[in-house]
Formats: sequence, C-alpha cells, structure tokens
Amino acid sequence: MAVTSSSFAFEHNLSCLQKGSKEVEQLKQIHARMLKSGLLQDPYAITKFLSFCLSSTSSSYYALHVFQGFDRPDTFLWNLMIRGFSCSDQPQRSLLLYYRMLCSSAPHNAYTFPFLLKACSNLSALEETKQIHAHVTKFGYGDDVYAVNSLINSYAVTGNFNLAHLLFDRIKEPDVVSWNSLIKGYAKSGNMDIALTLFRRMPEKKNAISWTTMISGYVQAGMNKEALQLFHEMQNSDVEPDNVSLANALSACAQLGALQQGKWIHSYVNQRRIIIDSVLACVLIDMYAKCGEMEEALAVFKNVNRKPVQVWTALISGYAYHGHGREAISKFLDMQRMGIKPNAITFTAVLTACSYTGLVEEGKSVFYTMEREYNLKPTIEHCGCMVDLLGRAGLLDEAKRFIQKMPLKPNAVIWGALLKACQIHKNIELGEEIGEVLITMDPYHGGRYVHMANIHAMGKKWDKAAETRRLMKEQGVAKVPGCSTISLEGTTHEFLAGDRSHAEIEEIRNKWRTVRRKLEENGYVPELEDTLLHLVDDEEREAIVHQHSEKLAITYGLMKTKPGTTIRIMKNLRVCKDCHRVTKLISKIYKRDIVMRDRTRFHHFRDGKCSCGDYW
DNA sequence: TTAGGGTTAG
Repeated sequence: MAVTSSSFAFEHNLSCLQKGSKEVEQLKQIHARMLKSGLLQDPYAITKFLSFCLSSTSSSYYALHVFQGFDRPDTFLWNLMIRGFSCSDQPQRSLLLYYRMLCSSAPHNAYTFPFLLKACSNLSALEETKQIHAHVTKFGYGDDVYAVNSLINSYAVTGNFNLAHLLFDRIKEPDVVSWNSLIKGYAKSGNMDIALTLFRRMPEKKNAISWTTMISGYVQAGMNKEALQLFHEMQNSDVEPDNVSLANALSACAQLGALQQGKWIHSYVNQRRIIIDSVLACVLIDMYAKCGEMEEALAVFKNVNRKPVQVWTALISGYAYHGHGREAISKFLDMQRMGIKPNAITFTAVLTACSYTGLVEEGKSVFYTMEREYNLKPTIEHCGCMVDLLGRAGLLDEAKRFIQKMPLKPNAVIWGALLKACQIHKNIELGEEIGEVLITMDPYHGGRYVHMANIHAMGKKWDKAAETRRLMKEQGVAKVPGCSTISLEGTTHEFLAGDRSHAEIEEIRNKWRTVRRKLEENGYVPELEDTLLHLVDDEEREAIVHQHSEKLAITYGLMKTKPGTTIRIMKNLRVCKDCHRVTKLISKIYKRDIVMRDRTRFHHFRDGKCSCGDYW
C-alpha cells in the first residue's frame, strides 16, 4: 500500500481540524478525499480517522456511518468502535455493536470484553453485565485478569457487591486494579466507611488512582473535609498526586471555600509543570469563583489553550453566582461566536445569571434560543430558572402562567421558586396557596414549613404560623441550623446561631454590643418581619436577632483582622434580610470590604452597598 | 486492553 505522502497529508488535515460546530463538515471532506486517494484501504489511516471521530460526541455518529460502509470489518475495528462508544453519551451503542459483531464473521478477542464491560459500568447495567459475564466464561476468558477486573468493576459500580466479592475472592492475588475497582464501587454508592476499610486493608501498594478514588468518593458524598485530609495524607505518602488527584482536591476546596489550600494546589500545579488540561481548568475556575476570586478565575480561563464548552460554562457560572449578569451574557455570546455550542448546563448558568441580576428580557430571549437555535429541550431545571427570573422581578402572574403553560409537570423546585417570589413580593394570598401544595408534595422538607410560616406571619396570621410550626415539629423535620465560617490564618472558625461554644465568645459578645451601638447610632432598627419573632418573648427575640451566625462571624473578623482587611464569610443558608442590612452598614461604618458566600451566591459589601443590589 | 476527573438551578 503506497500511503506515504497522502497519509502524511491526511494526518496533517486531522491535526488542523478545529473541534466545534463545523467539525462534521470538515470530517466529511477528509473522508471524501480518503475515499478518492485509496486511503480508506489503509488500516493505519482508518484507525486514525475513526479514533478521531469517536473522540468527540458531535462526530461519533459520523464514525458509525463510516464504519457501516466497511464490508468486513476485522476484530480490531469492532473493538475500536466498541471502545469508542463505551465512554460516550451513548454507551448502549457499544452493546449493540457487540451483538452485531457476534453475528459477523469476526471473532472477539481478549480486548473485546474490557471495552464492553466499561460500557456496562457506564450504563450501570446489571443484566447486560451478567450476560457478558456468561460470555467471558463460555469463551474461555474466565481467568483473564483484565476481563475479571472489568467484571468486578461492573458489578461493584452497579452495587452488586456480593457478585463482585465472589469474583474478587476467587483471584489468588488481587492486583491494585482489582482493589481499586472494588473500592470504587463502595465509594460510588456513598459507603465511604467500607471503602475506607478496604483502602486501609489493601496489601497492594496504593497508586494515585487508589488515592483519587477515595478522595473523589468523599467529594461526591459532600465530605469535603475528609477529602482534603486524605489528600494531605497522600502527599505524605510516596505517591505523587497527578492532574486527576489535584482536580478532585480542588473540588473539595471549592465546596469548602478554602481559598488558601486551593491557591496552594494551583501553585503546586505550576511548580511541577503539570499541564492544565480542560478539566483542571474547569475546577480551577470553579474553585476561584466559589472562593470569591473572579479575577483569578478569569486569569485561568484566559491562560488555558483548549476551551471546550465546559470551561466556558464554569466561567459563566462563576459570573452568575457573583451576580455579574452582563459579563455572563457577554461570555455566552463570545463562546457562540467562537463556534462553541452551549449545552444544557451552560443555559442553566446563563439563566441563573439573568435571574440573579434581574435581566428579565435577556433571560427570556436566552430561554427561547435554547430550543430554536440549539435544538435543546428545556428541562425542569431551566423552567425553574425562568420561574425564578420572573418571580424575583415581581412578575408573579407571568410566572404562574409560565408554570401552567410549561410542557413539564411542575415539581417542588418550581413551586418553591414561586413561593420564594411570593415571600419577597409579599403576595400572601398566592403564597399560602402554593405553600399548601408544597407541604403536601414535600412533607419532610423543613424549609417548606419555614417559608409557609413566614408567609402567615407576614399576613399577621399568628395562629396559622404557630400551627405550621407545630405541624413541622409533628412531622419530625428540623430546620437546618444556620452556620457561618470565617478563615483566619489557615484556621476555620465556625459559628452557629446562638452558639456559645467558641473559646472567645465573651469577647465576641462584648464586641457585638459595641458594634450594635454604632449601628443604632446610624439608624439601625432590627427587622423582624421575615422571621417568626412575633411568636417568642423579648429575651428569645433578642437572642435570635443578635446571635445570627453571620453576625458572630463578622464580629470575630472585626476583632481579629487589621483595619482595612477584607472579611470573608461563608454561610450554609441564605443570608437573612436583617443580617444583610447590618453587613451593609458595617462595611460603611468600619470601612471594610466584606465578602459573604451564601448558599447560592456571593454578596460583596462595600461602603454601605451590596453587589447584589438588594436583589437576591 | 482492566481502576480515578468537569461546569447547573432550589
């Protein structure tokens, strides 16, 4: 086969090809040229071409189309296709290809099963795994370490631990992959205790994947402190963290708002000259954004070479929860100009940005482009954003009409968004109506009762408010206690509402009295309307208003940092209205920037104003 | 050939 010159030209064409909207068009042209020049007979060129197509979602169907054109594909090509789809968004294609392969003249080989089982584990498909298990035995691969480990993995990730252990126990000497597969199963299902026990027990030397499996398990279980602890332990071991380990550790930092540790990891990446691939870029951007550093997030974004849709989305999301609606929209337009197709998550991010900033018309137009220009069907999440957008802006009737007209059945999140809007805009009648619906839908969600009781209280219906509170107690649902944290010199100080456990609580309470006096001199009167304060006596009321966790944390920040230093607070719930007002005043009186990360977004306080424009 | 990774609403 004379392939030399045309083969090189072909490889050059592939390497120049830009991923994005025009990709399939360009691949078609290359394919046509291959056909003409006879390259389609060259196994090397075919492999290159198909692998390239399979590496991206938008062109994988084109690979299938080309593959179907072959008269008698050999085992290698079948395997290539099965592997290509196993990690795509359509792993069931791998199984379909396998069944077709069985009917063809090409025999499978030792490589076929691991690829196929990868597809099964991505599909979480138990029945298919069992079927393939039968084939593995039947065709004599029952002792092949790759096939067995892949089976352990598939059983473990589908939660069939008995079957996984059965295979695991039969292996004379399980290798590190066998252990990692088993541990991954427990980690994925949230059984971190069992995963840790196995992890500690494994006699095999742990590798980076073993560590990362545990760290990512903790992150996915929301146990971010444990994740970082294990990451530190990993650094003291003799295994170097790689880009995947670091990406997971960064996710933990993002969730915890642990800026110092996140920065440290970033400098580690730079020092070790670890390549910032698109995944690492995503988590770095997310970490900086969630730690309040949008400039840093933007710097990472600018420095990364390849920017797939996820990287743009990470940045746009960052702008969203910082309330930078215009910037979010501008990046959204930029990415489209670059030929990058937004995905469902991008749209959620842009709509959130519009909703947090009150960009009603822009949000509506983005919502309608979704289906019209990108053929993406709005999901319940997108509808939730729309209800939020309209509701926050006070367009309650329009929000209600939107819910009635939307093609999906409204869930608790949708009604919750409207309820919140009723509370903001003091629409008691509609609020009560929706509150009833929500409590029936979601009887064990504490927040529903709290909203409902607050709406009753707003209408001065004290009996009803008390009744809702009683109902909540009766159902045994507890309100999540408010908790704020402040990080000072690497130590995180945690405050709960009314908490007296802090070592310096007396000093903090004294300082708060001074702060409060200054606030009152500046016209501050506690705002009570959105809490149930009318139901309690004076002393309790005092305790509730003046011991909110964010007030304690800010007071501590004022005590412990030099004048002029920015105070950074994190809160697990939404910041309360009274605390928001107090924080604005403190930023002015004490000339401090205060950055507060609440459950859903950031508030940057400066000189008596908040970046959210009181729109939250 | 087998094991670990990404952005979202409330």
